[in-house]
Amino acid sequence: MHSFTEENYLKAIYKLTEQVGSEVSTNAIAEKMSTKAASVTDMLKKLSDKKLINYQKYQGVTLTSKGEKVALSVIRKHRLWEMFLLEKLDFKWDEVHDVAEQLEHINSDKLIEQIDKFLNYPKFDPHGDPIPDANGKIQAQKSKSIAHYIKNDVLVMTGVVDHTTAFLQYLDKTGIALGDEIKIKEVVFFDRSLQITINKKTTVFISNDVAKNILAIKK
Amino acid sequence: MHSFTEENYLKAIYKLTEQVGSEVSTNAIAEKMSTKAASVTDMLKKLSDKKLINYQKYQGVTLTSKGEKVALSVIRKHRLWEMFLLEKLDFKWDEVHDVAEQLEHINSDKLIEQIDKFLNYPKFDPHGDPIPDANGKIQAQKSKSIAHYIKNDVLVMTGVVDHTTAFLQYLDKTGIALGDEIKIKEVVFFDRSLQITINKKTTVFISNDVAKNILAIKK
DNA sequence: AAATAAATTTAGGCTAGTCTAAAAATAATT
DNA sequence: AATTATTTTTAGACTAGCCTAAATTTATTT
Ligand SMILES: [Mn+2]
Ligand SMILES: [Mn+2]
Ligand SMILES: [Mn+2]
Ligand SMILES: [Mn+2]
Repeated sequence: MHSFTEENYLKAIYKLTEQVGSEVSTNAIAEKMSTKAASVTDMLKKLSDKKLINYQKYQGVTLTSKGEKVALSVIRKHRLWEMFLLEKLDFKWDEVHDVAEQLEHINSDKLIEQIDKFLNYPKFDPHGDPIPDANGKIQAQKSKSIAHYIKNDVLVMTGVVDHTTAFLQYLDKTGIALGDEIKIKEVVFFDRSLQITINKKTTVFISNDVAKNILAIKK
Repeated sequence: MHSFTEENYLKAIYKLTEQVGSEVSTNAIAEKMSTKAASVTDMLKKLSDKKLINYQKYQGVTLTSKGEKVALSVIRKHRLWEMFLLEKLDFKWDEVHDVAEQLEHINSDKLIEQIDKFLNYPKFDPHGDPIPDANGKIQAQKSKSIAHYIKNDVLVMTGVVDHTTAFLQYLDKTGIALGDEIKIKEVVFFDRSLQITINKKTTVFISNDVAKNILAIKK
């Protein structure tokens, strides 16, 4: 089918497109893939030949529907495997990503459908990201970062923007987890830092930088 | 760590050594890996440089203890994944191998230890092959093919020699499964074909070719 | 012991994916 | 509009793993 490398490029392009909303640049892909722009150009040619991306020299790229289908399948596998590791094998939410990066490339329709069934068809992964269904359909996400809300808003924590181990462990230590109720007690005018109450119990301070990386919806 | 390809070569060398009991030849490896002798020679040089095999031109190869450790780790992962697919995801014993060929290369100590625990530390895989423990230790196997037994022997089916889908499906159709009691009712002198009774119920005929591929021990 | 056959290695070449350095195109400034 | 800076592509080279064809070594026959 497609090589691991091709799959990773397609996934990177998909995610960058999600972020910027339009064509993604060679440099952005290079950054995301931790590689050099020259290597990206080589790969773009190949993916273009295979009709997986729309590519014209110097003009950036978008995924074709064929390429998007591949990307969504890889993302589906990644998120289902993360859920499996968390739910069935006692991994923590900061441990699942690296292993899922490997498992997402395993090629077996039956395997992934059975994992989905085994987990009882979860809609979101351990970080609150939606899991595409077998047709690539994704549940729409209306969460916003808690930096967008105001004093006295009562929210439900639904996800994170930053997926690094460091950030996830910081949230663990601070006692913020997916599904928690978060009430905005105070917004400090000076630096936009927040005082929030978690599950009506503990109250903590978080910086605006942290707030921007926590997603929530109004309760 | 080691590439998928290196791991597959080491596994092949391990299994061939098991079969022949001494140095394995370039051609034997080429056959097993479905590749050409010249490619094998290239790889043998690389594995030798990495101290994973003992290799001298024209003299065949054996694994070093370092190489054997890698091979056993891959085999452990392969067999645990097969067991996982069978036990948790409703795969049949003739469906597990191909997916396990991919999963055996996933690199995560925690993952494989958790899978082992999740399965309650199985000692044998779906085909009756022993699963090495985390230190590479393997349960000794004293089974012999049922072609070695004689009239009126009462046996327990413990494994297969041939692991192909075709053979496994033939056993399914014939009603022979791991753990079944097999009684040798008759050995046909002319062609060494057998009449056997399965679980004291059904009686079937099998050729000597088939018999050689079914492993069993005396009850 | 020579001759022949079989197994193995070497030589040279190919693709996928990567890199650095240089050239070309596009974007931003003056 | 011209210059400068940035981005992107090309050119050429490298490694891993594979191939075919030819050379070499080892094994088997005569
Ligand atoms: Mn992830
Ligand atoms: Mn990946
Ligand atoms: Mn197998
Ligand atoms: Mn393998």
